[in-house]
Amino acid sequence: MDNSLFLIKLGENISKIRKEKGITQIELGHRCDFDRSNMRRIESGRTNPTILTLKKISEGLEVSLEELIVF
Amino acid sequence: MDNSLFLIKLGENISKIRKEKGITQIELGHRCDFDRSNMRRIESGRTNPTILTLKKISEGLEVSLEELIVF
DNA sequence: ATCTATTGTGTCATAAATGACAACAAAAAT
DNA sequence: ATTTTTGTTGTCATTTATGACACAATAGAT
Repeated sequence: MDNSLFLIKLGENISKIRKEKGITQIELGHRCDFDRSNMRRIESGRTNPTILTLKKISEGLEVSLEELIVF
Repeated sequence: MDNSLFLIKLGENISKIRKEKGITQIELGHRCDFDRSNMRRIESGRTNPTILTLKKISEGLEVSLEELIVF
């Protein structure tokens, strides 16, 4: 898969899981202890997050890291 | 799991898979199209790689992304 | 329509990942 | 022992992720 497409799919997946859990971007940002703008960049696929950032998000969403990146 | 421990485990896992496949750091660096020094930093857990970097490594090692990060 | 919460977009500064390269150590081959 | 390959460590420049903001657009509630 193309890299930029991958990042977009990743963001969509995070957004999808977040909505399923009924959490706002703001709330998730708080849980992950980082800025909402960063949350936005990731969900829109405009950034290439580090593995620790994704780990934080998986913890904030209470899902496994695999679930976040396998789609 | 603690973050720095996570990065160390991740690096160890990459190193382990690489050796199982009989590939050198140099060869893997070539396959992933990035510098050997970066390969080293990742395998020794001294850096927090981006998801695209890990994706490249998984492709270079011919394993899934999950296999790389689940340990 | 108004108000409020949430999302979307952009900018700037800072921290950190990566690229590129050099030098040395360790190990393996001969 | 010598040569060659691989691993290890470090430095510097560049690119990029992230933090910290501000403000507009949208959606939902009332």
